[in-house]
Amino acid sequence: MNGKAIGIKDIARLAGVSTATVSRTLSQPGMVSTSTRDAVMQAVRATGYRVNHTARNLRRQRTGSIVALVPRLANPFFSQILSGMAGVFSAAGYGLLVADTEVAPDPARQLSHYIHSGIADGLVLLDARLPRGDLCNRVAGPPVVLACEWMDDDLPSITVDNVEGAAVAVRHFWQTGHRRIGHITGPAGNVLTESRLHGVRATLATLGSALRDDWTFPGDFGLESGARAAAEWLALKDRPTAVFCSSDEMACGFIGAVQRAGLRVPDAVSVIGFDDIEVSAHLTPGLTSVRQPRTRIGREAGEVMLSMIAAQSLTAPSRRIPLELIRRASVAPPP
Amino acid sequence: MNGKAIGIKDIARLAGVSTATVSRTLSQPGMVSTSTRDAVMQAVRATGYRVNHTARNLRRQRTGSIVALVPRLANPFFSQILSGMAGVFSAAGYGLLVADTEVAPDPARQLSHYIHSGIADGLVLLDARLPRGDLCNRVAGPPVVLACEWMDDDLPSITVDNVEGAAVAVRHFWQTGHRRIGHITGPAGNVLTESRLHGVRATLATLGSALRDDWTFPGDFGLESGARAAAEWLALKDRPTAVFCSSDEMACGFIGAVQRAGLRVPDAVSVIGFDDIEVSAHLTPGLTSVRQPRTRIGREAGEVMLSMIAAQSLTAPSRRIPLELIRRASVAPPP
DNA sequence: CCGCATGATGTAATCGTTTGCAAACCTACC
DNA sequence: GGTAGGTTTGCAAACGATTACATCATGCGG
Repeated sequence: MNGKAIGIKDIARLAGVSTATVSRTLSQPGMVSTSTRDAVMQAVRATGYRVNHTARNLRRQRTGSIVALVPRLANPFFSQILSGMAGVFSAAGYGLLVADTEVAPDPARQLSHYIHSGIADGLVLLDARLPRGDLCNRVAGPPVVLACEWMDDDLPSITVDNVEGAAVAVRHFWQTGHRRIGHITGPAGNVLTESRLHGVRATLATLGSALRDDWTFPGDFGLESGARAAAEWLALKDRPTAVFCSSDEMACGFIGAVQRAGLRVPDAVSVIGFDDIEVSAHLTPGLTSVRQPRTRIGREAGEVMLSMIAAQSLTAPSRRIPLELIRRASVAPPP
Repeated sequence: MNGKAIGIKDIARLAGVSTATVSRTLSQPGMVSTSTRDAVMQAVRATGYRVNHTARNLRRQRTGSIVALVPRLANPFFSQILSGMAGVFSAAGYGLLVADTEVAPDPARQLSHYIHSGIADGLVLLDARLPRGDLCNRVAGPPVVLACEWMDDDLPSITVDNVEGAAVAVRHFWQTGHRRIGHITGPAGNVLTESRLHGVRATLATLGSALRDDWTFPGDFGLESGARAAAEWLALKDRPTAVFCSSDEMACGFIGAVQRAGLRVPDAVSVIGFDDIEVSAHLTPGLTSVRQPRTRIGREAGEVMLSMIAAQSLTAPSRRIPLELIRRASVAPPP
């Protein structure tokens, strides 16, 4: 590192071999004889040589990194998924590039950009709202994997059974005695929103009930929207006694606003969230929630991605990760 | 994208110019005449050509990405800083690589690896606990910037005045009437822990008081450690009436555990946190907290990094970001 | 002792750009 | 018309690795 960066040539000269041999020693050690290998490794250690990844990647026609497109990096829900992926990728020699689709100047073009720019060897989408135009029926370009969300196309995805998650929540309310059940949805058009909403409706139907429109509050997965839903709920003459929230953040915002209005959870209203983010266990009351194993989702998404890259395939089987209802104190029998 | 990737050569042939001219048209448009520029751009549009970043980076002797080393990616505190940085970087044509120092197999070697491997053009550390051996007195390698934390060395850092932050919290307690003030610390050895602890001690001293040892609870910035501190607090015969927590997560864990034990905040104990993470406003009660502007910290860290890269310098002036006390309902006069 | 398979190494082309240098061109002024 | 000065352009050499192909021993069966 003193004057000039040392390269494979310097090692070759030092070890008295050709650059080809040095390269082989480094990438396919089995191909060179023990003696030369030792000589090369000796020279490598002596000089502190490091391969130039850019050059290697250029020659190998790859980039060495995988990009994750996250709807909102600031959302704690995603960071743990990223964490799981980062571990898998770095072990395989790939770096994880993150990009926030929310802060991007032109989100609509962002996906297309990453697909075509050749900046990454793979693309993990945590946001299915992106325009899918470029994704269907591709024959070239980097593989794409979806985590949590999914698209109608045949893109591989790592998801939980969101319909079942909603069903579990609703049944838990029902078994606890609730018959008046409301729902705070995610953003309109989102697949998670739709399937959870559908889960609620279908489950209530099996139970001989139905989801009332005035008990369906629109949200966007964020804290504030939960608080807004609480305002709506408070304004109702005829309130549901239980509210299933499509995200823990919204549940948190909902509970906070309800309690700030002087009512208690679960006395006045029972609440179930979705995700089981870390803070949920520490809220007052502790939040009952449908847990998504986030680290695992990230890890499996990473694995699927690596397998696709290895197989040079644009498709792979999707995976479904099991859910679990975590019971805490935010659910109690209705008054 | 059909048969073979198109390169600068194809554009050159199509536009009837040399590859040099194509390259110049793309990177220094002012250098070529309007007519040839048009011809080249025409060919570019016609073919859908995209530059190969790997090749460009190789030639330009850079990597095009900057890595952020995060102590715990899953911590919501960091994700917003990353978000701020990612914005600045992507605007400047750099990608943000993230690495979790907690899940890494050998965190001690990780920093050294990123410094020497030449994988990134710059390094942002959100974790000053890393071994600093390689960082001092360097004459080569990528620039390093610290965000939030800092080291004794002359590395540039973007920080808040943690001593003052603690002072503000303590004075707020004092003005509200509290004379019995406790503190939950961060992990031992951490610079934030130390300076906030020092801020508490120094401020109490100016007020003619002192921080009692049995009112100083060890934490690690995490939720669970706040809950553990609450257990200690509950077990005390002689309790402080106010507790300043070195992170919002700990405050959240503390409040949750206290309330789960049947006591109310702020009736039984007033609490102030540090960071003002998003959820703090929605807790019951709303958490009074010393706000760190996280997006701004990330943004400024990014700017400093870019300026160092541009100037090819390993040093830059540090920056200090102002704090703000956000008053909510977790502080009330003592019983 | 010859021929051939096997294994280890070297030579040189290649990956797709950028850029120093020199040539070509143009303008304008004497 | 010649020349100086300024733009535009092209040629070809990097950048630092990988790898197809050629080469050269070596060993072994016949």
